[in-house]
Amino acid sequence: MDIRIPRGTQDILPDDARRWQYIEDKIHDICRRFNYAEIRTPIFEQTELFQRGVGDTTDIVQKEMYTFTDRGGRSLTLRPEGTAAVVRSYVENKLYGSAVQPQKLYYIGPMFRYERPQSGRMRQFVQFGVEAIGSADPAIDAEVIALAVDFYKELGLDGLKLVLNSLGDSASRHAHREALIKHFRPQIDEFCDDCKNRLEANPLRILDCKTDKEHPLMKTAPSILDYLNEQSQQYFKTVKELLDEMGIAYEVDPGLVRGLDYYNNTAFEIMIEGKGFGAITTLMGGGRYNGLVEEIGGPESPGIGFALSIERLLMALDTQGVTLPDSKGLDCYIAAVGEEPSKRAVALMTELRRAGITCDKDYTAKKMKGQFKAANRLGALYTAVLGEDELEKEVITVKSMTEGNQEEIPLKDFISYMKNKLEDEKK
RNA sequence: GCGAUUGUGGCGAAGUGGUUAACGCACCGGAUUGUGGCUCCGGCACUCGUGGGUUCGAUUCCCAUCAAUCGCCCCA
Repeated sequence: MDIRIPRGTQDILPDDARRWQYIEDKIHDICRRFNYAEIRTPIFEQTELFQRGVGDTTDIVQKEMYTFTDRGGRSLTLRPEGTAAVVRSYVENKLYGSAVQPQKLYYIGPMFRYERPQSGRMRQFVQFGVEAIGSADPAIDAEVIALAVDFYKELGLDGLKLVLNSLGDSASRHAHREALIKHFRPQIDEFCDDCKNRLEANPLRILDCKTDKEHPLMKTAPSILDYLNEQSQQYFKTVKELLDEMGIAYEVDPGLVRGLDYYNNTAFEIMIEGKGFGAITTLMGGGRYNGLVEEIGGPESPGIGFALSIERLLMALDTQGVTLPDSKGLDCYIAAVGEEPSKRAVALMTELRRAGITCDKDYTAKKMKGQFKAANRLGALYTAVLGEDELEKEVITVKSMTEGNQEEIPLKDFISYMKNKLEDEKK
C-alpha cells in the first residue's frame, strides 16, 4: 500500500479509542460539576484570527500554521489552539451580553500545528481546554487551575507539579523585557547561539536555557516579580492565597513564560517529571488573557483558560502505570452451526439486544470449536449453542465461560433466562 | 528548518556477499467427526522500505530516495 497516514497524525484503533472515550467522559463529567458548558467551534478559521489572537511574532503563527486558500480566495487556517476561536465566538455571538458572566466554557477537539513530530508532539492532536471569560476575579483563576488539577488527580495521576507565575500587565512585562535585554546584552557573546537569538526575540527564554544555566548573569537576572506593579502583585498574592485555601500545592517559577502573546498576569503549567517521557514535560498550560477579547473586536472582557493535550495525558498515564477501567466484552456469544440455526440466531440476537444485552455471533462459517475460541477471545460471559439438535427440541444450550458448566433452556425462556443470569452476575 | 538512529511475515525479533531467510507471539488446521482457555503435531515471507550502483552473485557493500522514531528550536 502506498497511501499512508499523513505525517504527525495517528489512527486511534478500537483498543485505544475506548481509553479516549473514558477520558472524554471524565472531561464532560468534571466540567459539569464545575459548571462549565461545552462550546464547539469550527476546525478552521480565518487566518487573521490567529495572527491577531495568538500573536504575529509567535512560533505558532510564524512557522507552525496549516494555512490554505479556499476556492473563494480566502485565507483559512486549521486551528493551532482553541482560545482564539472561543474568544471569536464569544464576541461574534455577543455572549458578553449574556446575563451570565463570566461565561464558563470548555472544548475538546483536534488542533493542528505544522511541526516535526516527536514524542508527545503531533501535527494533529486533541486538546481539552477551559475558558472563563468576563471576570477578573482571582477566584476564577484559582477555579480554572483547580479544575485541571482535579482532573488529573481523578484519573489517577500523581506527582504532577503545578508551576505558577505572574507575567504582570503589559506595562510590567515591557519594563521587565527591557531590563532583561539591558542585563544580558553586554555579555551576550558568552552565551550560546540560541540565546543570542532569544535576546531580541524573547529574552525571558534565556532564563531557562540548558547550556548556559551556569553563567553568572543567570543568577543576577532581573525577575518579573520585581517588575509587577502594585495591582498585579496584589492579584498574584490573592490567587496564591486561594490555592492555599483549596489545598493545592504549587511552585512559583519566575522563569515560567508562556508561548502565546495574549497572556498576562497569572500564568501556569502542570509538568511531569521525565523518565520515559522524553523532552516533553508540560502536560497543561494556561493563563490569563485580559485584552484578548478587545483585540478580537469585542468589549473589554477579561479571560482566563488552560489547554491540555489528551495525547500527553495518555502518555503520562502510561509512564505512571495507571490503567483505566475498560469495558469491553460480551454478555453472550451465540454459537450457531448450520444454515437454519444461524437464521434463528440472528432473530435471537435482535431480541437480546433489544433487552439491553450485548451479544454477537460468527459470520465466517466457523465450526463449533472455532466459534468457542472466538467467544473466548471476545470475552463472552456466556456462550449459547444453537445447533440442529437444539432446534429440534426447541431449546438452547447456555454455557458459562467462567464456570464451564452448561444447561439446556427452552428457547422461549432464553431471553429472560439471560437477563436473570446477567443480573446475578452483577451482584 | 537542522541533527541522530532505524526500516526483514499481522506483531516482536535473529541473520549471512553465494544455493531451502532462524526463533517467539498471533493466526489457521488436526489430535478432540457439536464446545474455549492447557498440551502436542502440522501450516503460515517467489522475499528482506523503494530506486539505482558495485559484483559472477546482494536481504547482506555503496549512493540516492521515502518513511518511522528520537532530539534541537518551540510547545499541548
